Amino acid sequence: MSRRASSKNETDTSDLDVRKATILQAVVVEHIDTAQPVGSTAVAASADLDVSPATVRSEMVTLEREGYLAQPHTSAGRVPTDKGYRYFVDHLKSGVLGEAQQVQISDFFKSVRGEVEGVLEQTSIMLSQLTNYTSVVVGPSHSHSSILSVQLVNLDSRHHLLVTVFSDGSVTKHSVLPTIEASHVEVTEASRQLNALLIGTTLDSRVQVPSRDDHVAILVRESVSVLHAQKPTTDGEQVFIGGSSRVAEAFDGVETVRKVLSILEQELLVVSLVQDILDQGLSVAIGSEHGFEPLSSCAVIVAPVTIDGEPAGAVGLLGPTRMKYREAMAAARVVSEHLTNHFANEEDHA
Amino acid sequence: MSRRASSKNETDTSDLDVRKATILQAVVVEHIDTAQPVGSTAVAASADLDVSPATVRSEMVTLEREGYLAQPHTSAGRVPTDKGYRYFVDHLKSGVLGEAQQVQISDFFKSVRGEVEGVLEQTSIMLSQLTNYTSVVVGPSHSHSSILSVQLVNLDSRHHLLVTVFSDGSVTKHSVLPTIEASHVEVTEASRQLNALLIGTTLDSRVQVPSRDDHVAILVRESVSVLHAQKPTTDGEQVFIGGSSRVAEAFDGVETVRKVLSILEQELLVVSLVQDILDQGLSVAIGSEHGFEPLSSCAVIVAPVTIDGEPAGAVGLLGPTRMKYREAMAAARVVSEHLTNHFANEEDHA
DNA sequence: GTTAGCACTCGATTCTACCGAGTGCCAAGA
DNA sequence: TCTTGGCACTCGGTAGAATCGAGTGCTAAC
Repeated sequence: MSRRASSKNETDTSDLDVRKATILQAVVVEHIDTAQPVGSTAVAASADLDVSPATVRSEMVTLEREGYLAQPHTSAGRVPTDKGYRYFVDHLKSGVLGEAQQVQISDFFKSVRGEVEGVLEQTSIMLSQLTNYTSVVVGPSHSHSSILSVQLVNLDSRHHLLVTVFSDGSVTKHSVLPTIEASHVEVTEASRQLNALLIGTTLDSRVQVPSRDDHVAILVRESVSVLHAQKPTTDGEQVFIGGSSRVAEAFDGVETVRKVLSILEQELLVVSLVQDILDQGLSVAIGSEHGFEPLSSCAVIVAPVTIDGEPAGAVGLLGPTRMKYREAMAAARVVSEHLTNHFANEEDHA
Repeated sequence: MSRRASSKNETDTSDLDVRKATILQAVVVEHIDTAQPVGSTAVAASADLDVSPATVRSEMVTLEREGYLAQPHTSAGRVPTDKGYRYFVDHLKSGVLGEAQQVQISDFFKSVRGEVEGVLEQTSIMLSQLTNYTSVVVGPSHSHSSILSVQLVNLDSRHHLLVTVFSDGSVTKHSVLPTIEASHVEVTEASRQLNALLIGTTLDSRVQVPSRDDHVAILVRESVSVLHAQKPTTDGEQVFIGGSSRVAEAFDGVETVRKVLSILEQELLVVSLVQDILDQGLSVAIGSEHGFEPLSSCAVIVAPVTIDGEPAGAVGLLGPTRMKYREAMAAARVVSEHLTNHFANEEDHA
């Protein structure tokens, strides 16, 4: 069972009676399938409540008044609203993935190997192929992991490279362009001191830099300051987006497609969006629930990935509000679990 | 003046007479502007050849017969063919960028700093904002630069990370999972030996690995093999694509948009496409000239970037065949020059 | 070679009619 | 009170006809 919105839906525990719920569900299912407004006759036929279309109709009037359904225009069928989808999703029995897909995912994680980045990128591609939706895979932020090793390498006498290895296996590099010209020996010594200084610390830690004025000390100081100067916006978050071309299929209207694509280009935005949704304790954000206007015709499914029980990224799927929630949610959940396992097993190697 | 196709157009030096050329150009310009078929009257009015529409018409018949123009249907105006665009581009006086844009580019390169990757990514975003087309920036392949430093770091006793720094400032990391369990001291020693072994070599070089059977030797062997196992497909090429959302504006027809986007997702494909075009000595590939069916409604503009006179990547722009060649080519050229300078100046720091 | 004149083509636009899916309402039945 | 069949009504979508007009190709005269 999926998590529920905490605040919004609390006020609205007005659980619909069984029949209304069935009707709503029928409308949602049908509309997801056909992308067309759904009429009373179709509902009466599909759902196995033995009532006439007329009855369905009068119920639909109520559902519309309560905000679960909407009519594109008089004399058209009904279409679910965001609220309608929300009810549907909240009452969705957690779906089970098809046999074939289960296997596909397992096979993928059996065969995948290599660096975290590679795995995450591959995963995002796989997930999008699996679901036909655009996928988002957010990797762990390494801002809290400690430094395992630092090395200052000189490219030329004025231009050095500071390579840092973190305990989570990530590596960063930073240019260091000191004001002074350092000899090879001095660089090596600075590198040694940096190691002594930084190993075991995190980027948040304050370290005691030498205040002397010799070349080595200057190198050390400048290196540390470059390393610590990481903007909180960058934060080492990594995000991989798979199947952005799916956006073109999922939405009609060039303008919508353009808007969504241009959001996806701004990776920081995507990360914070996913993070927001997770923070709200949701697993799906429908329409305007995430309060992000340009994506108001989208639904975003997220599932957290953990390492040692700590949140360490997430996988997500982005589609139209009329997406196939059951399958997509199941896929996201299963993949996130596999990913969590994958990382846990790597640890186990120890 | 732009470069010309070498083989194709050699056979076809049938330079159009002045009037035909003028008419062709007028059609191209107008169609680029309006996206509509262009009629004889419009041409007669726009181009400053003092002839009647009737004359233009009879010329257009010839141009059509010779394959420069096409008619969507009888009684519509003419539309340029790929060949028509090709002629237009080949006879385009190299455009000059607007003042504002010149400034924008200069400012960008004045303020940009940091790692190569960052610069290239930023550049791709800037270029796409500048032109309103999707941009492609291909970074230098580091497969031929030599190794400056190697370091083996152990994450845990069974899981090591091999971090390699290359002379061009790029850094790679590789997981090394040896069959044996090595002590901290052994890892350090292996790291030392790897440095001695690899510094100054390139990835193509063959190195003499120790054949002994102790832990250190095994670590060294496995590290070298992991490092050298880079698939030629990956090759360390890096590509940055900016403004993929522009695709949605540039093409009509969902299917086209989807196709183009899905090509852009396959970065290796993009790199080889750009490379192909450069290898052909072209600066623009129009329609099917690049022999790549899914992009047959696109034009691709490329401009090489060099370091020390050696090819080191390229910048590109992708748009519809009816793109604003003059401006876009100028932008690509100017940006590629700036980029070339940017890298040259970094060297100068030495 | 150029051009005015003219008949012709054919996509795009507009208008009309009309079909039909679907509604809301009501009155009769359970 | 709830359900349901009946019925008038709405209104988007489609099909067809009429029309418009941009643009052509051709021809005959300059």
